[in-house]
Amino acid sequence: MAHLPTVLDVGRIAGVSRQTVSNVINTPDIVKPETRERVEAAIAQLGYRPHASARRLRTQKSSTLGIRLDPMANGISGAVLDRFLHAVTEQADRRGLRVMLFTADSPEDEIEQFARMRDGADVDAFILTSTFYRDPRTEWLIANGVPFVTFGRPWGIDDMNDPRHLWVDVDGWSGVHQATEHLLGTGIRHIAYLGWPSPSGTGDDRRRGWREAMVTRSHLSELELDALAMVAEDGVGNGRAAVEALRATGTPVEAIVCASDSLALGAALAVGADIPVIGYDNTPVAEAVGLSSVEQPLDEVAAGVLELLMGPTGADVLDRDAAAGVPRHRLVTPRLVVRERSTLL
Amino acid sequence: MAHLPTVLDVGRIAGVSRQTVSNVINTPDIVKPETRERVEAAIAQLGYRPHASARRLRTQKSSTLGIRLDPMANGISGAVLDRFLHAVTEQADRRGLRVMLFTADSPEDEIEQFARMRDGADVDAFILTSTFYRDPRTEWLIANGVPFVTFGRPWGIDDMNDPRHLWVDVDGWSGVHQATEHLLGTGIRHIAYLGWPSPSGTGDDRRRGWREAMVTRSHLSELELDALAMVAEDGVGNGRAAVEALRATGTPVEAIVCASDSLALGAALAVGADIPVIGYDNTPVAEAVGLSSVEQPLDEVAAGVLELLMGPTGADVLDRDAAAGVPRHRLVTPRLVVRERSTLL
DNA sequence: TACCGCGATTTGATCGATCAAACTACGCTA
DNA sequence: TAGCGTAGTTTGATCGATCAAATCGCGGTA
Repeated sequence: MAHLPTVLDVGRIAGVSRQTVSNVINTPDIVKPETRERVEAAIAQLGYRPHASARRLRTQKSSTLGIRLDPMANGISGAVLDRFLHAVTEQADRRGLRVMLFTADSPEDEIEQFARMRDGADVDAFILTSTFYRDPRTEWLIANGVPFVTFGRPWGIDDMNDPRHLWVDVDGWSGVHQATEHLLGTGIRHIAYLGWPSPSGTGDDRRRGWREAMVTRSHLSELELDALAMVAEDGVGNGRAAVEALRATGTPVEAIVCASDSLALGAALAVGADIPVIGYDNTPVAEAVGLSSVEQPLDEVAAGVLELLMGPTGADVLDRDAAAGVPRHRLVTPRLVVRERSTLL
Repeated sequence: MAHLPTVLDVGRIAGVSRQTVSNVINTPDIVKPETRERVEAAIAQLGYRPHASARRLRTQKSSTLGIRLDPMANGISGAVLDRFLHAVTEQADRRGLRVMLFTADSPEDEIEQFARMRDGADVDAFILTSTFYRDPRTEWLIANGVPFVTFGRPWGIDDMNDPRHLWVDVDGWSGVHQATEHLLGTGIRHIAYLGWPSPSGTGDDRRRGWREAMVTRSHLSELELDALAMVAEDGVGNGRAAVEALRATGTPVEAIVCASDSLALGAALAVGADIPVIGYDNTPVAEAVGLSSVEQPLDEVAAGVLELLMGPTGADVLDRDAAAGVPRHRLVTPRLVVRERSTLL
């Protein structure tokens, strides 16, 4: 195979040295315009492209982000992470970054992978798609000075504002609040909520969105609200069972807001087409069966992740010092997608 | 930041030269056992890991596979590609390979990306998740000697057995055949098929699976079979409409086999719980609503992809010559997952 | 004793780029 | 005219590993 052109080849053709070629690519301003044009022509003529590994070796940057591909991303809501992955890859492409995947069996294994990829100069930064209180992974990353951003707030007390922990999240409170408000706006008052058991950072946040909307506008008593608050582990079957159990008590239910599309589908199956049900995540399932749902703006999340990592326009991962002026986290607002369910389910 | 250990550091501690350290890592057999142990101890002590970019620069291999993340992977069946991605990443990890993502707007753009990543020595090989007749991408890859494997057969006449085009695919014929056989086994004879419009390599293949099973065992006439063969673009609504149209004609229908879970969900919504419906892809939706479906063994597909690319156990992408004895393609058999739908839908 | 052969290890060169320092040419000033 | 600053460019060194060739050590043979 004829060897690919290098800076030297380009320089030879343009009649300049290798470094000048390098300058044309990396710091065009310091090159005299007419020289630059000659070099650019040579680059085009040869179809030259910088050798990524060589550059990485020299600069000690990889222009690559690492994301763990969650093994349990199955289930009805797994698609959210996949859509996020799409969004991140597109945004990263736009900035000249690559996305590299890896898998891990456990948090410890994942840390092992962090170490491996960091040491191999394989990646500049990591994106984590979920974290939990006292997550050993974020602690390790912080301790070892490896840049990272999480999609999802760290729900621990102190963590949330730790300036070393960058995060982007979707405002679940707002999403569920919007959904509830939307239903309240149709004149309905007995709106039930079907969510996950406590404690769950995300789950509790969403539940509060419903509760606070209801307290403000439903004019129901605390007791009545408690009765309308259902709890179930995620899953279609669980959701259906919970709703059937609630209805068996005779509590009036005019609509149901859910913490996920899985639960919402279960709820919809339990109540039929008469009672509005709103899910969360706007998964393909919701679309398929015509279920209203809260859509997470994953493009925005992805853009936010990269912005926290590299600044508004940068093409390099900021180190901690350079990141002084940049905000440490971002909360994006989801959007309610209203659908007519009657035609399908 | 204290610099990471290099082969030189390891050698210094073990009292050997850098090359011996390299040998311990790459060709342990040629190193005297006691020396090897000393070096290994030093490696462990320092927590040394080879610098990936340096190695890549020298060896001109990246140990990385490129996969395009399909932008239109939405919809109910998009999950299949995502599960495939999981499987590939896991299998690749097992062989010490990484998976790198990229996006592209068009086949031309994708070729541009191929060129960029190949020239940058970013990836050793590509995995394509779908191809079509006279696909410019595979033609480019072949012409430029870039290794690749496709998930999905090239349906063109000559392409299928082109030894330069490696592929792995799932035997859709068999999947639908199994589904039809299963229904026939329950004593039912009027089994309809709901599939995509022709021509479609994959779609026509699946349709044949149904037809041939029916011809063999249903004892229905060609005319009756034609009447039971429905055509619809993919989508829940389309599926539902097609089934409703068929039933409106009065044609007796005792069961429906479908080319996708989307169509199957539409069919199920049209016929209710009385008539068995079998989908394809075994997506989360099928599981959620309790729909039988044909499951693609994506782990097997992923394993096959890597095997074609690197041989049964290799850790390096085979070049064309080294791949002499290795088979050029593999067809894996899907599996029917039978579910009781009545409880949910 | 001198030399060969061979396993084990070391040294020199290299992959392709970028950093840092040195050099050139040229205009300006004293 | 010598000296100086500066924009533009070149040369030398380096990143961390591996390849290729040279060297070392040592038992065996004539």
